[in-house]
Parts: sequence; structure tokens; C-alpha cells
Amino acid sequence: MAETPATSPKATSKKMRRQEAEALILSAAEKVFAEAGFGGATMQLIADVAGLPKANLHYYFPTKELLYRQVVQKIFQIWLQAADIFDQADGPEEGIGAYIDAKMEISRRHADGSKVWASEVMHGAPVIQDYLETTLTDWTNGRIEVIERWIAEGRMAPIDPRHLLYMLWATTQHYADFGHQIDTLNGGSPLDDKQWEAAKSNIKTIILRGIGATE
Amino acid sequence: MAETPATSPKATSKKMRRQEAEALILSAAEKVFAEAGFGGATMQLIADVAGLPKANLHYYFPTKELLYRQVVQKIFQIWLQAADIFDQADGPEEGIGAYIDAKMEISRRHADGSKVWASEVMHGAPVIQDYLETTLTDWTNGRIEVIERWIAEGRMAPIDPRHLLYMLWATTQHYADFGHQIDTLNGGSPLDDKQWEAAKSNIKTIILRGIGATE
DNA sequence: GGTCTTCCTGACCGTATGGTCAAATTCAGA
DNA sequence: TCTGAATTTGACCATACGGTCAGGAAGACC
Repeated sequence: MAETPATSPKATSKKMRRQEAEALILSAAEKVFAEAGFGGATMQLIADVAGLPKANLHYYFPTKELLYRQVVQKIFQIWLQAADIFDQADGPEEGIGAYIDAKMEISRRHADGSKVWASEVMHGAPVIQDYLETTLTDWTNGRIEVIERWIAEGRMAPIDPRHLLYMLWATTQHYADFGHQIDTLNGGSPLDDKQWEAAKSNIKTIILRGIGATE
Repeated sequence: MAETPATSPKATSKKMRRQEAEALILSAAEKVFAEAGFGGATMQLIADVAGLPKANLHYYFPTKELLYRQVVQKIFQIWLQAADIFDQADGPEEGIGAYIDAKMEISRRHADGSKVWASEVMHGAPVIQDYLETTLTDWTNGRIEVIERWIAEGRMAPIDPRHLLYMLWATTQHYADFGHQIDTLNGGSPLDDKQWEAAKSNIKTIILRGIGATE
């Protein structure tokens, strides 16, 4: 009768602090939302993964929508963080190269979050449309300016910055969102360290050479 | 065969043929599954979109899973069709260029199907895992051989064919799967003909130059 | 100990969903 | 016109889901 404990990440103390309880639930929710989608996920399953009774989830997160929203916001923060790397660079080779590395690292370390984000956008961004229109739009426009400056300075070929950004997002996210397909084509095993390095290296080689940012 | 009178979404006669009824339902299902995901889609909503009573859906497709499976298989067929273009080419510039065009056309014309496929893979391919392991694996290995030959012949740079294929899939699919995000960044409007051409052109420029397949 | 706040949870509820069914309707061919 | 198969459909059912609630348990502070 192993009903309560099982494989619960944290189930030692009887009472939890708000912060750790929320973190535990958010982590379980991210996993379940990634695997089943918003509609396919159930509060009961999230509760099981977190090792808590369902009613406890509703104590911290009144509704499923609210819980989902927080999961999406969390990954968006990580996403934005990586984006900063873009600015700290001197030129396209360094900036875009580092950005690819950072985004690939996110795809590897936060694959579930990436999937939730992808799912959200794919279904028309019902809960984070405002983020797309404000934060993401601003960030994108800022980066476009940077790229245009690089082009004007002759440090890379004159390509449309928008489509370059889309290519960067698409290619790096692909390793998270389509990770299962990649694993299957890899004989059923996840990419190992070496293969991830090869992926990053190949992507950087193709894109940096493609935009004429290599010497 | 050529005896189908007035094939419109709403048929004139009270009774439908199996073929057209199934096509109508599959089309509605593709749309709803794309917008809501498998878990979020309901048979009632699909029925409403198709303009049929729910019980009628179950007459043609006994279960939701079965209906979903057919939708996924349908888009996979289209996907494979485009893949043929790869072979009919003489070299990388022509072959990969045409493949990008074809996949971009699919992203534009079959955005819903692309989303369903992406969703399916993202959730671990519960219904088409066998396709990944057989058809897709075979196709991929075949294309890897072609690319390796091109490399051996000195017609493109020595990059890992796998990661090149992933980049092609990722970049082209992105315009369907993340179409909503792209539209939002485009001021809320879908890309027009000119913008789609620009997208294709930019992608081809970057990738073909990136793999050293241009003169 | 007493008391207040925070946290925990089993039991419960209304609703929506996938699926069933049997009766009605349509239609092709005899 | 008659007959049997194919199709259509409203009504129905069991289940599972998101969410509620009342009462109990665990600390914190005096």
C-alpha cells in the first residue's frame, strides 16, 4: 500500500512552505502539460506526479488555467534571459553564435518548457497573446536593429533580419519540440554530450557561413 | 470516379457517400485538432464544424482516436510526397532548394495538418511511433546517403547530413507551427505572397550558402 | 497551554465528454 | 412498388473532469 510516498521528489516534511510547494507543483505541471497538452493534462495527473492530493493543487493554484499560465510565464522568462546574450556581443559571429549556444542549452535543459511554449503558440497563444504583442515584439524589433546595423557595417550579408531570427528560433527549438523524433532517428536514444555539441557546431557553421559572418 | 456531382462542403442530397462524408469529417477534424490539440478537441465541436450530428461522426469513425489517427496519416502522406523532390534533383542547390520550396508550400497550404503532426510528435508520437521507426527512418537514411554523396563529390561542404535535415524541417515547419507568432510579429496579419516569397528566398540563400552549395 | 494563521485533504458536486443504440430515413436495384 | 442495405439522428448512459468545502492538522507566537 504505497499510496502517498512512491516516487515523490519531496515528501519528507508534513507541511510545506508556499514557495517550495508552488515550485514542486509548477515542475510537475510543466512535465504533464508538455506530455499531454493543456487539454489532455488533468489536475489529478499533475497531483500524482507532484505527489500531492488534487485538492492541494487548488489551494495554491485556484484553477487549471492559472497554473498553466504560470508555467508558460516561467519558460518565457528563461527564453528572454538567453536573449540578452545577443546584445553583449560585438559582432554577428560572436552574438549569433552565443545565442545559438544559449538557445540549444535551453532546448536541452528545459525541453518540457519549450514544448509547453510551442503548444501554446501553436494553438493561437490564448493566454500569452499580450506577451507576444508587447515583450516579444519589442525584443524582436530591438534585435532587428542590431542585425541591420551589422549589415550596414558590412559585417554580414544583407539578409532579412526577421527570417534570420525565425530560422534561429526554429532550428534551436526543434531539438526540444521534436526531440522525440530526433531520438527515434538516433536509434531510440537521446543525443549524448558529443552529439549535442555536433548539433550546435553544425548549426553555427551553416548559419554563420550562410549569413556571411565568418572570415 | 468522375461522377461526383457538386462536391461542396454541404452536399445537396440528404445522403452522403462514404468517401465525401469521410473527407468532410477529416477536414473538420484536422482544423479542430490543430486548434485545440487532441485532448482539447471534442467530437461535438468537430461535428459542428463539419455541420453534422455527433452520432454521424461515430458512424464513420468509431472512436476519436481512430479519427485522429487518420488525420495524422493524411498529413504524413503529403509530407512524404514533398520529400520525393529531393531525389529528382541533380545536385544540392537544386535538390535542397526545391525541397525548401515544397516544404514551405506545405506550411502555407496545410498549416493545420502541420500543427497536428507537430503536436503528435511533441507528445511522444503515441499513435504514429511505428511510422517514425519505419517510413521516416528509411526516408531519412536514404537522404543522408544522397547528401553524403554530394559531399564526397565536393558539391557542398562537409556538414552532418542529419543536422542539415533537421534544420530544413525545423525552419520550414516553423512557418506553419509558429504561424500565429509570425503573424503577430507581422502586425497581426498573415504573410502575403511577397512575404512568403521573401521567406523562401532568405531561407534558401542562408542554407545553400551555409552548406557551400552555391557558386 | 491557548489561539491564530497557514496548510492539508477526503468527500462531494455539476457538468461535459466519448460513446451507444434503436428507430427513422434514404436510396439502389429487383 | 417492394425490399434490404446504407445512412442519419435524437436521446441516452457511464465516466471523468475541474472545482468546492468543511473540518482537521501543523506550526508560530504569546
